[in-house]
Amino acid sequence: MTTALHIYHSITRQKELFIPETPGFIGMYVCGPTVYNDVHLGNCRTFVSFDIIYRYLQTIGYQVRYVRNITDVGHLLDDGEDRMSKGARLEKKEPMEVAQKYTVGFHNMMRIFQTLPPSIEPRATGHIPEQIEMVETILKNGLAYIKNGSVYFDTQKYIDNKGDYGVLSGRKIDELLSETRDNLKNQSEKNHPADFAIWMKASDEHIMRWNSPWGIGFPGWHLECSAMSLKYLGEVFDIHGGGNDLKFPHHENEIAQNMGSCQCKGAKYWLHTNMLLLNGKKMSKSDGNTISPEQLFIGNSEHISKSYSPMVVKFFMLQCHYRSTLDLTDAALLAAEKGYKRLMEAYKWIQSVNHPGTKGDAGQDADIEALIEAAHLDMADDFNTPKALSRLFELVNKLNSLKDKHIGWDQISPATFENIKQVFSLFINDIFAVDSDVEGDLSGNQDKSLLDGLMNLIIQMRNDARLRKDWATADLIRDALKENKVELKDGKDGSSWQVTES
RNA sequence: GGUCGGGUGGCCGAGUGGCUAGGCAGAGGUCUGCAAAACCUCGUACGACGGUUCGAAUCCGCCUCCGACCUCCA
Repeated sequence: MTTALHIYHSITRQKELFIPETPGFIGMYVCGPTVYNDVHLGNCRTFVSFDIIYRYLQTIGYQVRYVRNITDVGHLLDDGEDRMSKGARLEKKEPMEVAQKYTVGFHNMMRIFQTLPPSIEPRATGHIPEQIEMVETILKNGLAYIKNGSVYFDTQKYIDNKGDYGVLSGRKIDELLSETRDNLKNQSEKNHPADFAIWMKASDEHIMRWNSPWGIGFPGWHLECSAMSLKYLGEVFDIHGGGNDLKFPHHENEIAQNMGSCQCKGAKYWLHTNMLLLNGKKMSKSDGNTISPEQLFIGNSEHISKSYSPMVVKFFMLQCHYRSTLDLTDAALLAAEKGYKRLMEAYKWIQSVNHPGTKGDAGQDADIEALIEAAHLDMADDFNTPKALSRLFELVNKLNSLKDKHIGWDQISPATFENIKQVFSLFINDIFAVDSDVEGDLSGNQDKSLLDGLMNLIIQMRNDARLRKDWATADLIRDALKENKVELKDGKDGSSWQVTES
């Protein structure tokens, strides 16, 4: 932990030196998915980004408690996506059934993207008492009022007391006033249009409902994150993350709730990931500009020409900084796929090779050590994955030169070579976690030795043919293998092979 | 209309007051029986217009285009 970590804080809008509340420990909260629908690719980008951050913080020595919630209340209205049947009781889907289905799907997708599970994954419905308690505290502090069984946060009073509503989003409360839509529910109940519900009275049709001091209802949309981060991370914790689109009103309200209840600001650093676009536009189901992770993986979409493996998609995401919008296009994915393969081939090569000599060359060693150092510094500079990747590619260049004997073994010392090995392993396995796709990796299981043996035999037979200058046989073998998705490459040290995808 | 963030070479994308990533594609070359891969070389970009400066694509102003948010939203 020698390098100073700088992260971009959304409130101050600049990079700041990161100082954890407790040395050596980090509390991180990320707003999780609402499980009423299949995971959206954009969600995946956000959670992949925070997974990289989580992994990176651990590799530099922090003990991290990563809390990511599951939102299973608040948006589950019965006119939602899953259209609860109006028929018999058994035909209706229990809200929990819906939530369970999509939670499982979400977890699956996270596994496919090789993300680590968070330390704690609390559900909003599992924390109703905590939320009620928080509402009570806010009421007690005089920053909320009750209207017809609902409780609203009093933004006016909050501003009079503290005056910082809008720090995150830059909104001015007076401007919010003029833009109010009259079709908003219960708008007339509010004292001020900027006020928001922290407890909602349940109408008769509303299927999720709990008893509370204010009658039957359900918690407000923004309350769960305040209550759960407080419970698991305390009044002050280090990092709060989420998608850019949650800044307002969700995060803004969260801050207000925290301040309004325990007078604590919650997160010290707010991080926001930027949006994933499809062909330059926001993904939207209504106008067909959308693609699901599954469609991407099986190539079933008008927007792409072929399928892309999860790791290619992940690599594609890592080539862009988390704070930038990323435009997903077929051409960009194609380019990412090739780059990914190149990186991984170099990685596999270095894993399988040991330095044969003892000497090195000061010039090359210094070059390489500088690249390695730079890659670490890039990550410490607001998690700059694209820049760190660029260093890795420069190392790939060195490795390929070494492989092709343009650089001699006597020019790179064993220690430096070992360092390259380590940095590749660190980034590709531990930080980026793009080492292999979950399925379809033929060389990854116990069949490997059998396959290796067979391939060695075939390669040997072909080499005999080549020595006899029997090109017809040699080419026949190579072509036949290619038909079976095995690609042969004749290098200076003999032939190598790999299984090709699709 | 308001808030915020952007417009970088053929494409994707970093970055930055002077040293100007990386990937993909393209051109030429090396290697190779051929192929593939790899390696070497090349392109010299920062929306428009003003301004600040010895010097800006990087700072300021204005214009323009794009995106997100302002309503559940990663």
